[in-house]
Amino acid sequence: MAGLERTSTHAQRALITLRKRILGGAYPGGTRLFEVALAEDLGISRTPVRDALQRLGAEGLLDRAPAGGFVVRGFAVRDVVDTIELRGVLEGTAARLAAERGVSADHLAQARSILHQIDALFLVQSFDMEAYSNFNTQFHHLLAQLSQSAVLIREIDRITALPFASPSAFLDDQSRQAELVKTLSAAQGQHRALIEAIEAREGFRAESLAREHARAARRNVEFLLSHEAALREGVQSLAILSS
Amino acid sequence: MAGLERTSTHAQRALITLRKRILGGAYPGGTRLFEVALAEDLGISRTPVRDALQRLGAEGLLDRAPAGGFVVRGFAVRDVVDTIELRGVLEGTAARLAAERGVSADHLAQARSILHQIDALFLVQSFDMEAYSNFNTQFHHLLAQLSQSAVLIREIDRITALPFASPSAFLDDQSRQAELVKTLSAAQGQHRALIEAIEAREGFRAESLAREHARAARRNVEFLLSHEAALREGVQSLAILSS
DNA sequence: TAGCCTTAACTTGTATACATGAGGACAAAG
DNA sequence: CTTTGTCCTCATGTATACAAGTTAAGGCTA
Repeated sequence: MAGLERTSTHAQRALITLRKRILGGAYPGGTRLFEVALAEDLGISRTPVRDALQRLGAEGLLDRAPAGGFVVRGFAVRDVVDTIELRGVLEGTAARLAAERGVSADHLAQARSILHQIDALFLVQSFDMEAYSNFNTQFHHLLAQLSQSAVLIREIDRITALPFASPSAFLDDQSRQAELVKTLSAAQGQHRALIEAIEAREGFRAESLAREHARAARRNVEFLLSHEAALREGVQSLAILSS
Repeated sequence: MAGLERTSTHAQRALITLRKRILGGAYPGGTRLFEVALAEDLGISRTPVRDALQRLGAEGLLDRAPAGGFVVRGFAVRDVVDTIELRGVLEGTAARLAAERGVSADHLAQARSILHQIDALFLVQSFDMEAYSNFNTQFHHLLAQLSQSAVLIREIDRITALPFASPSAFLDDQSRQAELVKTLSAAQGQHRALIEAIEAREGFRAESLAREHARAARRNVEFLLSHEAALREGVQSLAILSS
C-alpha cells in the first residue's frame, strides 16, 4: 500500500503522496511546507511540487500564507464536528430538493437497489464492512444526484473529499465491530425513511432525516474522542486531528 | 476602473484580469483556455498564467479538462438559482448555529450598529446604493461570523465569491431604482427579524428567515431573466450566463 | 468507401536558472 | 538598553528550454 503510486505525472504522484502524509498527520497543523525541501524529498523539481501544493490548497488541506507559500491546515475537534454537521446540512438540502423537484423512476430504482443490497449484508454471519462502505458511499453519492443540482453535487463532493467528513468515515474502527453493526442497522433504517420521504415528496421530512443521519457520524467522533487514545489509534480518519 | 491593477505579482494581475474577463462573459462557457495564448496576450510567461488558471479552477470559474488544461465553466440560469439557494441554506445554517450556540454582546452590538446605519440610509432623499451595498455585505459577513464555525465561514466565503451569488448582487441595476429600494426596505425588515431570532435563541426561525432572505435575490434573478435583454444589460453579475 | 494506422502539430508537464522580495540578524546610534 | 536601519539569506515568483503526451488529420489498406 506504500509509495508505489504509478499515475502518469509527477504532479499527480506528489499530490497523492503529500495528501496521504497530511491526512496521516505527518505534518502538524500550522507546519509550513517549503517547495525546495519537498522537491528534494520527492526527487522531483519544484514545478510539480508547486502544482500539488496548489491543488491541496484547493482541497482545503493547506492554507495560503499571506506572504506566499503554504501552511498545513490544522483541524481541531470542533472543525471535524462542524464539517460533519455541514455535510448533514448539504445532504439535507439535496434530499429536500429531490423531494420538491421529484425524482425519476430510474433513480428511484437505483436507490432501492442499493438499499436492497445493504439489507442483504445484515443477513450474513460475519458482516462485510468493506461492502457496506462501498454501498453506503454509492447511496450518498446517489442522494446528491437526486437533487438535480449540479452546484450542490459539486459542493457535497468537495466536503465529502475530506476523509473525516465522508459518509463512510470511521468504518475502519476494528475494535467495536459488534456495536458498529447495530449502529449501521439503524442507519439503514434512516436510509429507507429518507427514500420514502423523497418519493412521497415530503421535503421537510427528507431534509430532517438526512441531517439526523449525519449526526450518527458526529456522535461517533465524539465518542471516539471522549475515550482515550487507545480507541483513536485504529481510526485512520482522525490522524489529522491537531491534538 | 479598467486594467490598471498594480498588485505585486504577475500571477495576481493575471488572476484579476482573467477573472474579470470570465465574469464579464468574454469567454463563453466551454471555451478552453490555452496557456501559451493567454501568456502572449497578457505579455507574461506561462508560469504565472498557469498559477492564475489553477486559482480560477479553485474558485470554481474553470473546470479541469480530463486530459489537462482548463475549460471555462458554463453557468446556466438554473446554476445561478441553485447557487443562490445554496447561499440561503448556508447562511440559514449560520443563523441557526448562532442562535443555538449564542452570540457575544460585542457581536450583537456590531449587528445592531450595521442595522442602524442601514436604517439611516432610508431616511435620505436619494438612496445611496453603494453605501447600502457595503453595509449589506458587512451584515452578511458578520452573520457568518456569528456561527462561530470556521468551516462554515469558509464555505460561505467560497460561495459568496461568485458575484451572482453574493448578497449584494443585482444592486447595480440602474433601471429599477425606486422599485429596488422598496425591496431593500423589506430585506432590512428580514435583517432585523434575523438578529432578533438569533438573540432569542430561536434557531429554527433564524434559519427560515435567512433562507427566505436569500429568496429575494433569487426572485430578482428570475425577474430579470423573464424580461428581455434590455433589463439584463445593466446587470453586470449576469454577464457570465451562458445564453 | 470505411476503418485504421501513422505521423505531425500542438498543448501541457518538467527542469532549471535567474529575479524579486520578505524577514531576520546584527550593528550602530540614540 | 532599546530602537532603528541595513544587509544578508532564503523562499517564492518568473522565464524559458526541453520532454512527453494527446489529438486530429491524412493517407493507406482492405
